Amino acid sequence: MSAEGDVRSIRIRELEQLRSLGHDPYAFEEYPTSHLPAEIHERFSELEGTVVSLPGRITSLREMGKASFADITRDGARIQVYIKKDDVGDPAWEIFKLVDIGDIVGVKGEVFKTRTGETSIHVRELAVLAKCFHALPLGKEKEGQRWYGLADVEERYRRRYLDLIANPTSRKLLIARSRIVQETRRYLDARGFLEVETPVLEHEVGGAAARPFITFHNALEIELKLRISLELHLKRLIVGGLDKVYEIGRVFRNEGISTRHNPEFTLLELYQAYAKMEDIQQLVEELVRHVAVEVFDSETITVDGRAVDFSKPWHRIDLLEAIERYAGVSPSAFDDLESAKAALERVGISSEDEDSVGGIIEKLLERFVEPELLEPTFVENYPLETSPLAKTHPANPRLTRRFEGYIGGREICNAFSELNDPIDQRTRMERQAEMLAAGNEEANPVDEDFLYALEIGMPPTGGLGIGMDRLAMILGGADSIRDVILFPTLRPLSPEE
RNA sequence: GAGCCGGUAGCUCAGGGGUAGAGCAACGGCCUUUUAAGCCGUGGGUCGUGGGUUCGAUCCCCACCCGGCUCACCA
Repeated sequence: MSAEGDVRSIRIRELEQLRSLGHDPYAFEEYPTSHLPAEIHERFSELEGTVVSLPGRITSLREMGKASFADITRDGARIQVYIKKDDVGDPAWEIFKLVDIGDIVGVKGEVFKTRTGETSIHVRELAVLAKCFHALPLGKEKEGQRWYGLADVEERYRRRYLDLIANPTSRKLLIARSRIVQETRRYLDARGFLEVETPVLEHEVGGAAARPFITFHNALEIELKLRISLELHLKRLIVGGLDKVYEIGRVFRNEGISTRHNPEFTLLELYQAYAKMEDIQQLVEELVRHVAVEVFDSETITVDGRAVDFSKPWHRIDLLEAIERYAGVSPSAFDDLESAKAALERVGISSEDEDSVGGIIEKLLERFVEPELLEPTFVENYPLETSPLAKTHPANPRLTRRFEGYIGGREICNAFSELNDPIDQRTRMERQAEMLAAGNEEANPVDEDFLYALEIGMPPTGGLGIGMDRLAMILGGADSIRDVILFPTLRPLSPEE
């Protein structure tokens, strides 16, 4: 018999013993919480001697014959409880003897300090509300140092509940992610943006370069695809007169998995009619500052060990100038494909698979510029070829009024003045469709209805996309996107596991 | 998809051609203010899976599975 199977059968036996004592844990539907552990610690002087009621999980047990200390963890904080046979009486003591680490219990008793000075609850009443059938991977902790815990990353992602119980840092990070999304909403709502929901299941995808997931609707007998962006639906709403809209929604891209990519992730897109690129830049600066202050209580956040002050405006740099500065390739190299490929080879990158100047520019950006952009920076004026939905730059028809924002060398947003010329848009979509036909699975087909919407007339509009997972990674200090996603995509275990 | 690294007790890890160890957790005993509680004792492992080499494999070889990192991919 394995040790773990042993624990489980022992715990189930204890459950039966509890029931035979007339105490059925699963019969409880509630247990009052008068004060949370954090509150008891904070307000000890005022609560000393008063009776509190607290349910929570047992995370440590120190038994000493006819008395015991245990820790109850609740809401991310722990408090010690002291239980003594003479104080609770024999029946309750019998129940307590069947309590294990991991069980959910409820206690009532008065607040006091032990002689070693630890704020505790002197238990007078005890109830078991749920048994834990397994040994929990709880770490031991002293003076902020941890000895053990759940370190296996695979187990942490597959069994997030154990990770949340065992690792306070995981709990804090995932709560921070939730708060970042919440404060993003609050900021946008306060500025008059309307939150909307648009379809996840689409006939054709668009708005980004990515391969979609494909599924099937039985009743309609049609293939449907999971959206890869929110863009084309939201811009239809701008056409319809909803001047400030946003959606925070899940999008799905059928591509590789890495520390920065999960097949499904949360994207914020917003569109503001009668606003231009610079207005959106200002919005990003204010939004990130708002989130930093509200979630982390500070305008300054440490990103990769470096203090970043979000009260200051972000740096602005022209994309081609940035490439000249960091890669040493002058803008004239991008006059035609041949010289662009030659320039790429010159800096030591194969140009074999490159078929557009825009693609080469973005490759150089990624390789040489992005890692340098530690301070919050907007890179401006992206190539038209790789920006099929952005307005053409008035000074250079090969560029667009598009920018991306970087912090700590990582891209966090993509934004532009939206292309609202239906004829130009049709040309660009047709070019995409040709690429799709030629075998580029990340290109999009022509969206006739979207073009019709533009023909109705879309006001000049500024748009923005922020990967919320990436934002949470950067602000929360996570190395992997999986750390800010509750249940990241993993391969399934074999059936017997 | 490629390369590298990893998978040993419930957890965290060590070990290494003669079929395995520690701490925590668990179980039994002692202990009525402990806190990495302590003391005494006990149990627990198809060493990721399947083949191969060998008298003998957890260890060496091959394949596969799962994960991590890097790269590719990701306008």
